[in-house]
Amino acid sequence: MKAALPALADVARQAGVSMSTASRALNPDSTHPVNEATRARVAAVAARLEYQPNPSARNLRMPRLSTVAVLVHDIADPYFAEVVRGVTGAASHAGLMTVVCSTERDPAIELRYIDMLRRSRVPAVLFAGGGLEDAEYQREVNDHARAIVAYGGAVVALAPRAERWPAEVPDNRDGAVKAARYVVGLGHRKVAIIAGPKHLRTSQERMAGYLAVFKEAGVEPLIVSGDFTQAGGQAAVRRMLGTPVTAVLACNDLTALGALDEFRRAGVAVPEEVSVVGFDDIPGLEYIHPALTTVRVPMAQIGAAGVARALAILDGKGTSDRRAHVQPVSLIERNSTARPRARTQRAAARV
Amino acid sequence: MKAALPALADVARQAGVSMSTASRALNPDSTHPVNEATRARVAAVAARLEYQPNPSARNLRMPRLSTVAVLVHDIADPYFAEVVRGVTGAASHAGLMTVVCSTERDPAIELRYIDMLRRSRVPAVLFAGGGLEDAEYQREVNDHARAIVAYGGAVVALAPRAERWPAEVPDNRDGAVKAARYVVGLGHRKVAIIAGPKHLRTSQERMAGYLAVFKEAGVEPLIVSGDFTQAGGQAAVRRMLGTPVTAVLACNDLTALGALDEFRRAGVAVPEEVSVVGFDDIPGLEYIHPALTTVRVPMAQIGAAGVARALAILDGKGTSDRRAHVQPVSLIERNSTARPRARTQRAAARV
DNA sequence: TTGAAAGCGCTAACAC
DNA sequence: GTGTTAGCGCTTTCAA
Repeated sequence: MKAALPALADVARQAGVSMSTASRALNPDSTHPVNEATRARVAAVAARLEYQPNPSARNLRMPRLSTVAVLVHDIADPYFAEVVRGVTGAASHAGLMTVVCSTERDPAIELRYIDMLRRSRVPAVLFAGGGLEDAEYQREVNDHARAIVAYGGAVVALAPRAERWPAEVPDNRDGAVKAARYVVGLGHRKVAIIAGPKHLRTSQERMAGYLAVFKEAGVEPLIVSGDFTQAGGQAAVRRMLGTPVTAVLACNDLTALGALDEFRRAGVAVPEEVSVVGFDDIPGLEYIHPALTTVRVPMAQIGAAGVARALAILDGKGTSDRRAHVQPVSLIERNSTARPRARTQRAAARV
Repeated sequence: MKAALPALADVARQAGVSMSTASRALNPDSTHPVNEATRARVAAVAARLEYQPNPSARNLRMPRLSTVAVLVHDIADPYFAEVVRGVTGAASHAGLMTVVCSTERDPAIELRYIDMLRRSRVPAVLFAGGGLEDAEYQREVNDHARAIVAYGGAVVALAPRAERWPAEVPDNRDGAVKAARYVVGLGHRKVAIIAGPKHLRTSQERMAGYLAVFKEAGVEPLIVSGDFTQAGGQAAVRRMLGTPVTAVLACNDLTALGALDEFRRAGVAVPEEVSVVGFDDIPGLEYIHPALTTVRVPMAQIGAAGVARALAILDGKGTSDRRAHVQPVSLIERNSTARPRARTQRAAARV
């Protein structure tokens, strides 16, 4: 069934030229001069034979970049889906394919993927997810990263990590500061924070931003744990019900969505009795009720910037620049936040 | 900066063996016997040198599958994100990388991607999105697909298409039938359907299912156009306000979400005044209010099945089986649906 | 402007 | 068990 594919040799033979000429005629970025008539003849034969150069062979001869890989914690998480959209867009623009590795939030799977990428000598590897605060994990990831850099590849982080890599990251801390200031400015004094996974740097940075503002404002926040999922947000709210809280800052939008749902079930009105603020601004937030106030992280743009950064490194530019380029974030005010009402604190407590 | 990478020759030399022996010792799936001591020695040298076989060279010698590509209309659409999750999971399980191509719903971009995949001789290409009803598009896509099959690749559809390819598709029609029967069974007689993009086969199949049931039940549905997005759902509802509709069937969940939002804005209670049913069962539907009743499409499973199908084809099994394997769907009853109330029709009309 | 020939790094006959 | 050798399909000196 599977017929042998035409090789350059076939084209050359049928066009009555040497392989060299055929190669030069067909290869657009060959500077070598070729007679126009010959080129046309070769092209015609190639077209007739449906000749396609074998990328492995070509790559063997002139190794160059062809793919960029992006590692995400979960491709079905809207945050990562957006980042990946940015990556694929920028990559395809540069004529590259994008390999997406969804680790399902399992460090073992992530490590297996990195090993795979390394073996395949993928030239650009982007880590979309935050790194774990685990020594063993960090050591392993770092070993792989070093190997990738050793073969001339570029490793770029799109979220905060302990590893010192070139990075394009959101200004998590500033976003948290903006959210907290906004809530404090609204007049809230009884606030709660739903944290993200503790071992994730992204959570830590956001948490630090919230806490800095609250400390300065003399506000003592209630801190409840979360895990960046809707179910986690629900559970967190369940735990804080009965507490006189008038505002809740969630470390990401999914968590805020879960919180919103649980408040509704508990009969607590948002934003009348309690304000809720998310983080990320994933798509679709304006279609839920109440529309969620949140911190906008330019997810797709971060993905695109990551590709650009990797390409620059591969081009030899900015190889030494291991710093993180911080992408600005902004507060998006919608309908899940309001000033606390005089009697509100009691109302929340009532539940 | 970029040091020359160690090649098999280096390992062989330093281990004091021939390249063949080194190759056999290092290659796990070589059946050729190798002395255990030699193997250990070679392995040790390889480890010390951090030797990594060059995939291009290996691939040149023994072309075999290494990647599966999946084309989606929009990676940020939860439906596709889920399908891709299924694909990456199954692929990584089989030791393959997954290339994700997000076409941004632009046929031109899709075509460019396919061309790219074809040139790279990617062995497995999965089309996650439905095909367009456009002759020119179909011709071009088919040409590419034929070329891919010609070089021994597998092309699999994960959604209905005009092109006759092996496929793993959801039972769209049956899902629509189930949804419509359910709504009719609840007692609704004034129903509306929010269609999907007309040129997409997926929309057509779902629409056909709804219509078949309504025709049988003697119900004359109001049909409003949509585009599979939340904004489209909103616009559709805006157009049907003032109509005595008691139930709305949306061709996908995103549309239903937009509809829900618009009904809320208009002050129409769901499900008291109007019932809403979605399609797909994207993640998170149980966290919105009211939780959306919908048709569950096993998205991730379809992705995984697609990979399995492609692998089977590449193994020479079922090459001739161009039929679509239909994946069953089921109705998930949640809180956006209820029996129509006696006075409800007027209430809806009031708006 | 063209052609001959030398590899890129690896695997698989085919000897030994 | 191990080594020798011939390519896989392509690009690119080096000569002509």
